Amino acid sequence: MASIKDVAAAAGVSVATVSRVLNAHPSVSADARARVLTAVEALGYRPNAVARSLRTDQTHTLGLVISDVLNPYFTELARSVEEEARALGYSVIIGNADERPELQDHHVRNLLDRRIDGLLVSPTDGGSPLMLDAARAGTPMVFVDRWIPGVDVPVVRADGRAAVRDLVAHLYALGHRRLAIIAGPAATTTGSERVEAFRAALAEYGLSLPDVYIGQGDFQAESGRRVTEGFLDLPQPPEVVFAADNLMALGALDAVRVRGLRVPDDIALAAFDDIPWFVHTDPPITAIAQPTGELGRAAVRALVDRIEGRAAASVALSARLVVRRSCGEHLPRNRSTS
Amino acid sequence: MASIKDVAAAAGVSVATVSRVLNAHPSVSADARARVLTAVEALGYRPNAVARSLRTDQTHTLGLVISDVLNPYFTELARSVEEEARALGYSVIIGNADERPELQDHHVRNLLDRRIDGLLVSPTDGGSPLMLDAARAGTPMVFVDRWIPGVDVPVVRADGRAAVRDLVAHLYALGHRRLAIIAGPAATTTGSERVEAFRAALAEYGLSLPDVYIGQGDFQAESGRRVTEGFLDLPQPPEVVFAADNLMALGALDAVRVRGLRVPDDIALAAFDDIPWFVHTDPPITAIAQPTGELGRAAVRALVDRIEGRAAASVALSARLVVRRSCGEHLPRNRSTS
DNA sequence: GGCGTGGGTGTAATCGATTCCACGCCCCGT
DNA sequence: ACGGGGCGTGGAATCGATTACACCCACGCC
Repeated sequence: MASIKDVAAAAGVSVATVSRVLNAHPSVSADARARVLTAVEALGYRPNAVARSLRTDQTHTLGLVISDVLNPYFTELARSVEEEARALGYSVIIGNADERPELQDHHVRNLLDRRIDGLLVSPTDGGSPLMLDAARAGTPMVFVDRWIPGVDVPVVRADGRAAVRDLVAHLYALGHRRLAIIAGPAATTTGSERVEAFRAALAEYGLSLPDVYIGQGDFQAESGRRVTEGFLDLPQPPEVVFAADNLMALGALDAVRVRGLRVPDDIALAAFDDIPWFVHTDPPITAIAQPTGELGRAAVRALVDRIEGRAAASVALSARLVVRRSCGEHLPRNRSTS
Repeated sequence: MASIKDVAAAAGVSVATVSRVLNAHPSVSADARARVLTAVEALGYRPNAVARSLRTDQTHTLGLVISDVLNPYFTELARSVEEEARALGYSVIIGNADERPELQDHHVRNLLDRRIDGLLVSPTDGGSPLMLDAARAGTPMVFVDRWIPGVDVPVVRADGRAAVRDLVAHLYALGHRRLAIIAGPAATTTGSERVEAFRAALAEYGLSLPDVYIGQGDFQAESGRRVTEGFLDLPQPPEVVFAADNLMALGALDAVRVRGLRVPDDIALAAFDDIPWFVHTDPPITAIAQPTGELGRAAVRALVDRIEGRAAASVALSARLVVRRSCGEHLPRNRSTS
């Protein structure tokens, strides 16, 4: 593969001049520029990004470590992150932590070794020493969706409290009184916050959230199934199951179906995180939709701000309730389509 | 960030010795090794992968350019690719082409500039000059799922012909005679091959595939919707719609539902590419399942073989039919669950 | 006419690693 | 006792870029 030296030789100039042409430095004669450009063309020369990065100490690359690529929410997040990054002249390397802290660490370490310019993380746990060190060492970093309390890193997330309140209002209006939740891991902020938001909303309606109605999930489908089976085995099963993410909702739907029960007639179901598939499930699932694309874009903008020396602020966008048919219907034609 | 020089200084040895310790070179005294290791520990030193890559001309990184990350099939493929690559000591950088040739080129160029060790591609089109040049220039490359004819690059793919034949047998047994297909872009191999396999299977049953029953889609949901509407508007609509990928099947399902029709009673639906969500749709969708994970792993192994100087062969695994309820039922309890 | 100015250019240092080569030393065989 | 063969080590070249610095030359001004 041709290097800058080959181009210099072919153009009859020094490597410095070639570099200047390539980097649009003003002090180059029209003649030299033309000769360099034809040499570049003739040799099919492309600058070696590795060498450039070593010299400039910039990779123009962002690292994105997400909890689970197979979760459509994170897939969409990853996509919007890459889009915005590309628009700003950065590439993205994605690391999939699979909800496993040690895998998360593996990716963080790998990305750091590659000297990425900044790191976008949706932490799987309460924060490994590695990540805390990186943050403290000044690696530009932004948390997205989930975050680690007590670390001085901007957070870009959706605030679901209002939407959860709307959901509880909806459920209450449908006559439901015994509401249960499948929670995410307590080590994640989204795991604990959603339970708290749910509890607070229930309180507004004079309802409580007994411990037996809080199932411990791990954001994966299998745990949704397991927890739901537990709920169904209770002497007094809940009337509604609210899953703290879309995969657990899917597991719940499975568990209900395996028992030969029907949603929403026998038990209602709602989920946090709306995904395109929820329109097509049987029945379509009522969900709380995050502005996922906007979240990803805002996170990239915040990170690039930090990288390029500007101040970066935390962002909280709001989620909204999308009513479908999985909790029952009060009005004949009530369902939303989005 | 500490460099190898800092470690050398702290350990009281030369950089050469530090490098030898780090690379497990035998000729290092136990004493020197110990001093280096404590210095590494004390400084929290991590080798700079950029510098290392420049020197060794290896990045231990694979590029993966896929057609559409939002398609669960490719998401799963990407995941399995990353897993296998990690097991073999490589990282993966994913580029999402979004079915757009120019975006595909952008990613290929970017990956090449980063001097990735090898490239895994599921081409969006018939092959840009850029990609052909790269292949000709000797960049280790493997095609996965889709490929470009006439290029000397190993292909790892699923052969769906037998499964398509099984599908047609299933449909025929259910009494369906007018079968239509939503094809993918003709520029992709999967786009044209699936139509041909379908046509051949129909022929075995004495059925033909008239042009009006071949809709031109682009592997995205919206095109599935559009084509299906066209089918439904025909004087004699088909009894079955076979979508060449899962997203177009989803669009088709939508189109049917919008008309107030029901699957499978009014029209049957089947899809190429099985995904977890098909179990949960209304009705569960009969699909042809590719061994996606195995495909991704085999592709990585083939690519790494090429990179490390071994011979790499093409691989064709076989897809299989998964019968659910979207085409109707002959036996009371016929549906598979997987 | 001399000198300052600034544009165009090349030389060389530099980034952080790897690795070839040479050197010193110890040990062993003869 | 001396030569040879490792072994352990450091010096320095190298990968492919960027960029500070010096230099040359033409031009303009006084």
